[in-house]
Amino acid sequence: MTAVARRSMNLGAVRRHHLSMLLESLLQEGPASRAVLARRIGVTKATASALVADLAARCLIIEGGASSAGTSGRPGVEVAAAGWSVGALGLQIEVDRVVACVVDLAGAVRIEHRVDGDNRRTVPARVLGRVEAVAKQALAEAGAAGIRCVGGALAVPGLVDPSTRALFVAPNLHWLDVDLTRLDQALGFELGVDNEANLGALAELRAGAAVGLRTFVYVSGGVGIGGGLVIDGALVRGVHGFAGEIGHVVVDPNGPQCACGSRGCLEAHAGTGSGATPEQVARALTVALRSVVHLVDPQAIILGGDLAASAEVTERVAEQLRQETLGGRWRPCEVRRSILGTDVAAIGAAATVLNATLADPTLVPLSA
Amino acid sequence: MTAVARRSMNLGAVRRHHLSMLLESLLQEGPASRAVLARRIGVTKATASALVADLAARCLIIEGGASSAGTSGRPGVEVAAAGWSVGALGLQIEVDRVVACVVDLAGAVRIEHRVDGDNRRTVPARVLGRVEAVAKQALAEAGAAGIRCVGGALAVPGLVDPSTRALFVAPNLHWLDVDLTRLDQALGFELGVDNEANLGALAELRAGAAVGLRTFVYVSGGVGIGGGLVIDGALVRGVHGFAGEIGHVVVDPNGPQCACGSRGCLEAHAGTGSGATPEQVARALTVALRSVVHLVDPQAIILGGDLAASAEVTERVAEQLRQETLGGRWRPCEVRRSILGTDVAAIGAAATVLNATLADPTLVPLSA
DNA sequence: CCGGATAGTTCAGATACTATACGAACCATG
DNA sequence: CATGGTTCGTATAGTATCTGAACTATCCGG
Repeated sequence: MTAVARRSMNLGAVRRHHLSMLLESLLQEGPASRAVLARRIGVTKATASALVADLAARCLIIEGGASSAGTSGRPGVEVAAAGWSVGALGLQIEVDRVVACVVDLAGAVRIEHRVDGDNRRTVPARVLGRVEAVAKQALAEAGAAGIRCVGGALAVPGLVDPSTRALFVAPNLHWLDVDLTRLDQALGFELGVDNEANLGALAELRAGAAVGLRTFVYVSGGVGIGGGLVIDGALVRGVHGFAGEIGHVVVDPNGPQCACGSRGCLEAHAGTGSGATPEQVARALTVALRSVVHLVDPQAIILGGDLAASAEVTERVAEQLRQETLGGRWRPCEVRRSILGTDVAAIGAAATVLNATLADPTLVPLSA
Repeated sequence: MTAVARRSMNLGAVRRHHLSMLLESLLQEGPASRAVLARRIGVTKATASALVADLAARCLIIEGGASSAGTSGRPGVEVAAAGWSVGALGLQIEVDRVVACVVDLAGAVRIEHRVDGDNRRTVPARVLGRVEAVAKQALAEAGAAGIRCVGGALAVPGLVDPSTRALFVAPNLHWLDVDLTRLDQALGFELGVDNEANLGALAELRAGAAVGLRTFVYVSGGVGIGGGLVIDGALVRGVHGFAGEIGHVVVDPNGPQCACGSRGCLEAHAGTGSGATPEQVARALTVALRSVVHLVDPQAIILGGDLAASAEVTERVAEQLRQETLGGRWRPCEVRRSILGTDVAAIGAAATVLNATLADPTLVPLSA
């Protein structure tokens, strides 16, 4: 997903980079003619034409009718990203349900399905069967709606190795050592696997309140408080994959003992089970976010999960941060509420696929 | 007719990337033959040969004698990075002195000069004159020692725009709106300019305790407490350039009022003027670093400035972090003491030049 | 209807890579 | 000492991509 920068480049890498830039430009700055695109990404018209032809052969862009009338000279032919007709499948296994969604290139959640049912102590094979069923249904509906799915990924509530796609342990599901590659065959493509914790941030980046931002912090409130850190468009996973644990930022060094071995973690003061009032939650959040803001100086903070429910908390936190941070009065850090629902992890899983596609459009086969 | 191709030659980007990888490989993994280098960076032998020739023409590497005897087959010719014969100039203006140093490609500080003298309320032209003098002396000595300086940079204690190299304000110097480009002419190259706050982290990355690390946090103790965040080899500057302000991470929400508008910042509990005992300093540091570690999950924490003086503080913090963080008992975050002296910012300034050179070796001209 | 302007295509030239072949240098073995 | 095996480095051919300039296509205004 996050491009490994220290790797050998062949000549195709230049092509991939240009294709990526062109596609992102179309998505973020809107449709344009080949000549305009050439100026946007800094290549010649000849190159831009070749790139457009390449992306068109992968069905990632579509050629519109003539346009840009009014100005003198030959009008250009607008090309647009196929934001509506290309998408990715996102899956999510939770304790009491299974979710499938399809997110398109433009970041719209087009299809969303939930199947309730207790997944705890259920044999993995049975649950994976449910996942397969709901995934197939979503794919079928996507096909019917004219969305071509270029891949998919699965979010699991446990410790996984995304490269081998092996699940080591999922405490809440009571699962141990499950091989998740078997879903590939049923779906027809290689299903990515990732931990659900950080996926919320990616979901916000691609389809939520953080679209267009480069650096932001995502905080998801629930029984525990999790989060994700996106710096310069890339998710920070940390050396052991533990980054973004905002729930364990210190709020009060004399606070209650936490399972992490520390005292006064944010989770204990603002988690759903803490019984705190909105004022107290806002206060605790502010104290924790003060540290975060001074550390990474983000463009915005996105509040998700239960924290997104209350406009009051958001307002209070924003105001308090304005008062209590160094650059706060001059250039305050924005505080936004997530607009995504409860299926963030599934959407985030789809976002990993979309990110990969945007970073390297050649992953999409040259189809008819 | 200095006709430098201003056009974005994107094929050259591949070349630059390969040159960069090869040079970094030589520095980090040691000298090697062309064939070994080809395998290391993932290109063919022919390409590796061409890359070696290119770097040699820039005097960035030197060809050693034959070697790798013992094994069967024709022995390769070792090439090594010219770690000791190429360097960069680092300059620093402080309140009561001016510093110049030369750091070589291998990360060794080869030359270091300080000129004491009160720079407050002195007209900038006078101070810049001192800087010029000490810089020229350092460059002359570097030349005498056989070090070719490929560039230089200046660290200033104020708000600057590195792109225009204009100093807006330096509160402690009582400077306002100073143009720093005038030093170029005297030195013979374009002198980079940067704020001193984050440069310590870059110094540690290139020449200090963080050599070889990809993700770490640098904490510098003094009257105030500053720091820097390096994630995946890149310094995180933040949206407004305020990232890394570890001194304002919250230690006690009921602590003393801070100038930043908040309460209980680390700076107030562990700063040099706080009068805290080593135990108290370690305790405050631990509480602050708990938040940091849970947020970015770094490989190591580097304590610099006054904090590097005490082995006791380092030990305590390391032990407490082991106990009080999520992954601490399993994979503890290392705590190291800086091995650089008081001229960190100057060394960091030189490091910016070395980083740029390593990232794009074509910046170094093809010399005889 | 024609000139000016802009869009898109075509073609030659440059560059940097890969793949393969080949000579050079060294070791082991008969 | 001669021969074969192994590895190094270079040379050559082929491929992919970008650039630059020339060319065609299309629209606008007079």
